[in-house]
Amino acid sequence: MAKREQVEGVSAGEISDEALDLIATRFRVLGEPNRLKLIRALEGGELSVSGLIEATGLTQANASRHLQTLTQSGILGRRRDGTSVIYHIADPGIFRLCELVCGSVQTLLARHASAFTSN
Amino acid sequence: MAKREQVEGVSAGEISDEALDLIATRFRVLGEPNRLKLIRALEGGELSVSGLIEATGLTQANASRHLQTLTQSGILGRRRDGTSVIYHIADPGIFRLCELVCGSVQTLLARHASAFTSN
DNA sequence: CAACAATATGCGCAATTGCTCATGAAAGTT
DNA sequence: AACTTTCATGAGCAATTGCGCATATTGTTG
Repeated sequence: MAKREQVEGVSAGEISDEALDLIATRFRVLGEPNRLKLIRALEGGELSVSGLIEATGLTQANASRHLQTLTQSGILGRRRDGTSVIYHIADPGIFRLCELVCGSVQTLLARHASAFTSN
Repeated sequence: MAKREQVEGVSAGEISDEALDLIATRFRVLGEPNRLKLIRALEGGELSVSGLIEATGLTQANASRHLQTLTQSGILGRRRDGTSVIYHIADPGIFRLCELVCGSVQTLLARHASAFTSN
């Protein structure tokens, strides 16, 4: 165990600590390149696991695990079709999220870049 | 080493893989409850490290590390004032991000809740 | 400069995570 | 029922991460 923080001085917050945990979990699920790859592959529409494997280059086992993570967190949805399982994006809000992060990252990169050129 | 994926079948993507890595990193930085706590504490305005410690209940060393992470990723900014260091939110886009995630989490929770009540 | 206050950091540890390999489980085909 | 295809999962491993403790660093004050 490596967690032992004071449980004091909380107060003043619109968001409870449990909510914070949920939000953090959400972010953490999205904080994995291969999972983002899977999401990106599903932007164009639903795909089977093998389709996703082909699109992303991931290992079958690895893809399956990430897909499980994404599905459990409500980001993706699944549907059976014969022997294959078809995944789709269940929470379109993801797109706006990624857009926002893209924006932030770009401005960040721009700032870093200008640190080389200007000054 | 535990990373060895095919580097094939990429194609078809508006977002490059490097960009995906950056975005993932961004998400991962936000995927930590204590870091979100720090951000939340800074919503009302800038605070020194000791102020943040008091507001969040984090250990000094721990807070310092998380603040470093947040600053390096461009989310927070720092400023010296005598012996203390004042942190502030440098990327306001964070707020919209959190709002969005809040929304997603809420609908997710609602769905889970309805799984108990309705059926 | 000495002493002090505020913050950062090296180090080691325990927990988590992402991966591969092998195997299990579900559905379709003959 | 045996076989195949498609996907999920248990086991083990290496890397990462979050933490506390102690210590270094930086700035202030006497």
